Amino acid sequence: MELNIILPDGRELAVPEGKTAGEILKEFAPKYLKNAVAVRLNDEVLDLNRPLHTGGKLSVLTFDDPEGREIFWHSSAHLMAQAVKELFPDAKLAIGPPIKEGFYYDIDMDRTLTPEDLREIEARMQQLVKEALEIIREDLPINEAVRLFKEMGEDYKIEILSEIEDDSVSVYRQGDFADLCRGPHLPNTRAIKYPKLLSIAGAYWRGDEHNKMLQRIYGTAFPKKSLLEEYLNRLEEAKRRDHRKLGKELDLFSINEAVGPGLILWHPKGAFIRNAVETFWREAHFKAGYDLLYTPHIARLDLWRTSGHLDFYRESMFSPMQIDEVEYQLKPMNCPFHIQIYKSQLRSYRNLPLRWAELGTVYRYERSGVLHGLMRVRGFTQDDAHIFCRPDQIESEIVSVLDFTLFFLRTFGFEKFNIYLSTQPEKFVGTQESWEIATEALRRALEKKGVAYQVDPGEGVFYGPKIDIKIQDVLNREWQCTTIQVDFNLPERFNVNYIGEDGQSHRTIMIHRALLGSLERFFGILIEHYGGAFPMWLAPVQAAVLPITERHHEYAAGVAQALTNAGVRVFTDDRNEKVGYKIREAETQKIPYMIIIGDKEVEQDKISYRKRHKGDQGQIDLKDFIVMIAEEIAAKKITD
RNA sequence: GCCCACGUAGCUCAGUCGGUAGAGCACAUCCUUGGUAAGGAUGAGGUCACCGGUUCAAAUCCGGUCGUGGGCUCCA
Repeated sequence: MELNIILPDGRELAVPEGKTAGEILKEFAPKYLKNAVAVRLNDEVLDLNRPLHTGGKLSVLTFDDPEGREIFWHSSAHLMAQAVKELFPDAKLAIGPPIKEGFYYDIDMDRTLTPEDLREIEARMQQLVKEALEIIREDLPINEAVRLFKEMGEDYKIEILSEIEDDSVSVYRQGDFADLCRGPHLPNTRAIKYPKLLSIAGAYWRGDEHNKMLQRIYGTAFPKKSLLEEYLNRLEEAKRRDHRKLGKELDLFSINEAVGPGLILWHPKGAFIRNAVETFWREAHFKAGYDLLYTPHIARLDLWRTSGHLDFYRESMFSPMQIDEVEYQLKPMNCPFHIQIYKSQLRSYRNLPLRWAELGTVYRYERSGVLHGLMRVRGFTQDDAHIFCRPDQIESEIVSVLDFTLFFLRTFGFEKFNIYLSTQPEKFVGTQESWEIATEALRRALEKKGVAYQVDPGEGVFYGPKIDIKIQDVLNREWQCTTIQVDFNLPERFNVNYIGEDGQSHRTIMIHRALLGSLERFFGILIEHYGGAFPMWLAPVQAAVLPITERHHEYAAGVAQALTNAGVRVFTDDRNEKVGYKIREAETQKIPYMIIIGDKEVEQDKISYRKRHKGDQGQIDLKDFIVMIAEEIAAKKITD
């Protein structure tokens, strides 16, 4: 039988059934074969080595396609597994999927792997690449596959097989190695030119902490050296920007063992930045029709019983404390307090919406292993708000929250966002109808804003649907900041109502939202995003005045005073050091402007200034300089 | 919480085979008054995370605790 194939260049031809896509391309369109990792036949992604049994439109997938990369890394995972099995025949393989920037393989073996082992495995991989092993797919009846993996002692594969319901499965072989796999895969190991193993970590079998802990090897691989180098450079850059490192170097914050893990000490410069963020945040909220609240850090345990947190959030809360026979709880959330304020009087539909915001500090028990710098802590301040509104106001409220949060995030220099709409999960409270109304309102709000979003089906919280916004920083890493959640649970539990037009009591809709998320985490994100070089409006020190010798101290003091009077935050470095030394220090401290004062400046009554990262900018009148930077500050300009 | 690694001066890190600690930077004093990323000299700084064990002797070996890092799980 012949198959009708449309080649990537559009030509049509008939080929005998059973030819592989690789063979067809090699014969009729060899230039497409060069970087191909797999092909797409109509909508199906197939191995280049797989015999074709249907005709259709053939296109080529390369490393440049997301799907192509997945295949490439999946094959890389197999290659690593092969190397591991050759070096450690007793190792049992679990799973080895491709991930965002590479792959991992979970392995069960008695010996704990060392970094030296990694180097050896990597070297073995390079060897296998050179051997250019063909990767062959084989379809087996499931019982034969079970026999095969039993022979190989691959217990985990047998467990996986026991859950597969199809009659047959596919096995991929390269050399003496075989792995259970749906595929598709590269045609040959030689394509994996630049493999790189990165780290070893523990991981539970199937991600369940009741299961055995396996050893996970993370790695990546690229077809071109330049791509590997680029990737490694990006890792280096991420290390340079690490907020924990910069936090220390720039004296922004610390975490102290004597104080406790996950608890942040904001040093003067960090506190200054936080204050700048908070001031901006408060003013923006007033303008956007919010009122501000302050609420206590503890409350009677009963409040948390009513809210339900004691049931569904207990493992994240610190233990209660006993005060005068009554138990009190450190707050993990602000909502119950805001609800009590709402309930302090009867509310009319005319008063809604009420938008109440609080920079509320909450404490949550996080397992020790998950703490991470500013990103994951035990005490943090949410830029929280609760909007109490009528059902018909949900949509317009969400639209304004979306506008508001994008305004915030853009002000801080974030331009790329990934937006997710999470819908009803399996376990939920509230009525089906209210879920539909709320989810639709969120959806319409997103559509109205015209922003691209992704639906995460079933990923909503049990108490309502939500919109999450993740930002992408300069290194294209994703960070969760904004969350907007509709809540059917708390209004029910606390009996939160308003009196409608009809004189009847109606259930109030409650929307939780945090825009920056937590001030701690957002600070961490900012440090990494800016690499410690804060824009003028946030920089704790905006300009360093650097006199060259003692003769210039008096003039420098005048300059500093004039700047201070203009509201500029200045540091005068009148130490007994050479100007090069002072510049170096100001640069490493990432101070945006340096003002150098020497004989020339004193004589001509000017200043010389220097921009961080950019060097000498020449002479200028002090008043012109002040106008220039005042503009930069007022515009919250993001410079370098 | 679990797996693995780590914890030495304010910071970054050496410290061999067990014989009670060292560098650079920072800091202090002095010399130097120097024009765009480190001038020189001298000095002060350490219960080697903590607790216990082995040993004549522990930063070093063993056990435990605390903390940190990379992950797993979870999340602002």
